[in-house]
Amino acid sequence: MKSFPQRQAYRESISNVIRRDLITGKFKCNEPMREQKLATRFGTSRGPVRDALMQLTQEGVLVYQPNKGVRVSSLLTDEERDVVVAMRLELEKYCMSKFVPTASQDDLDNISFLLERLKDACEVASLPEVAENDLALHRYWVAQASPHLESTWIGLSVRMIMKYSRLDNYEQSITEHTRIVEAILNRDVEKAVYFLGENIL
Amino acid sequence: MKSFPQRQAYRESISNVIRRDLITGKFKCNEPMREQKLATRFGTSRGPVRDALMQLTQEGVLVYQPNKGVRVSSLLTDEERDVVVAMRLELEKYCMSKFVPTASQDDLDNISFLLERLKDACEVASLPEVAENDLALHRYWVAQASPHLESTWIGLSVRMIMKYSRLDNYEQSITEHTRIVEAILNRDVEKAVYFLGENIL
DNA sequence: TATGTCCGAATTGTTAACAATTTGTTTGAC
DNA sequence: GTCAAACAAATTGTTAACAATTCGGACATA
Repeated sequence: MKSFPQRQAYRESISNVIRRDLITGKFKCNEPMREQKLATRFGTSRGPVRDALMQLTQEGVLVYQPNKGVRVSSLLTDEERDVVVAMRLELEKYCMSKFVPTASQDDLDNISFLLERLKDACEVASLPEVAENDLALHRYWVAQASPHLESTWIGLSVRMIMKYSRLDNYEQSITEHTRIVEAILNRDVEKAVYFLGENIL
Repeated sequence: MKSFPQRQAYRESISNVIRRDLITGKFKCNEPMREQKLATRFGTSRGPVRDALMQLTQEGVLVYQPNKGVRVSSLLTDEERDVVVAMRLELEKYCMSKFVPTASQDDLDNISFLLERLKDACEVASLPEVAENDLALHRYWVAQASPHLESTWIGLSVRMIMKYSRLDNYEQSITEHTRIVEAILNRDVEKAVYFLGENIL
């Protein structure tokens, strides 16, 4: 795993928590996000909270109106979701084909580890954890293959999951990801990309 | 045109200016962006500047390191650019096919107006203006068809242009966009999408 | 009742000061 | 001269206070 700087900036951890809350539906659509409320919740001032909110706005899960703050974005339409899926697939297929041939042993170990954690989350049937670990696994090969495109990927993935997630079918998630990871471990690019295509839709 | 709130937030105008500077190569790659310097340049405090820098970071044109600030991102690789082009095309094709049938007369007028401005910029052969008006034209149908995807579109487009722009071929740009706009005015979705595909690559 | 205006509370926008971290330079021992 | 520790300068991170804007309700008027 990558080592983070000792003191991760507040903005990052805050936006991560809020993002997870959004994925798991802890906020209603169009609900305004009050800065002060979040600041006290996270034990900081409004500054870092504003940073986090702006970041999520740029990802598209929040919308901003001047002098009115940010609120939860409305869900994608079915058509928009199709477009997002196609874009995400395009992105991840590239990353996968780049990642598989060049992955180090450490990478393979990390992938296996992340898969195990995903399996555990599926066993427990805890939706927040499943979502988090699902994204973490996919994120790994994206980040390794193309840090440039990582931020783009997050925005697409989070909104795709928010719109409609097949994540509640835990067994299917396990088999799909197991197939993908096995293909990676066997350095089989073709299969890895193929199973990826079956998983992302 | 859309009416902006009287007092557009600083963060927006600042990030717009910086983005244009980045497109036109006013900063070198990996050059650090100093907050105080920009603050004095824009006549504000560091707060709004930080907001703008974070926004551009999320778009992918700047990269952030904790306690070290942000610096200009390295350019996409050729392969990455191909992926970005494919994603942007996927996005804009959808927006175009959605926009053309539903565009109001005002929309058509605005499109025509934006095309004229692009032509003017091409005549003068001013790269910054060409880039700005090129993006403004494309952005129009994206924003109209799908506000949800507008922020995603910006990130893709700006980085695509930064990597390698055919924008310096001014005559070609004029003919390509004229074809697109004419197809829109004729409500010819098929042609509009086709010429769009020829333009984005 | 319906409407419009005013006022006050709540919220966001901006700023400047302070804290923490990084970076460059000098100093000194070897 | 080389290397390392210590200091100083520059830069980012965070905070709290203040300014500007929005929102909701009370109240008067037709």
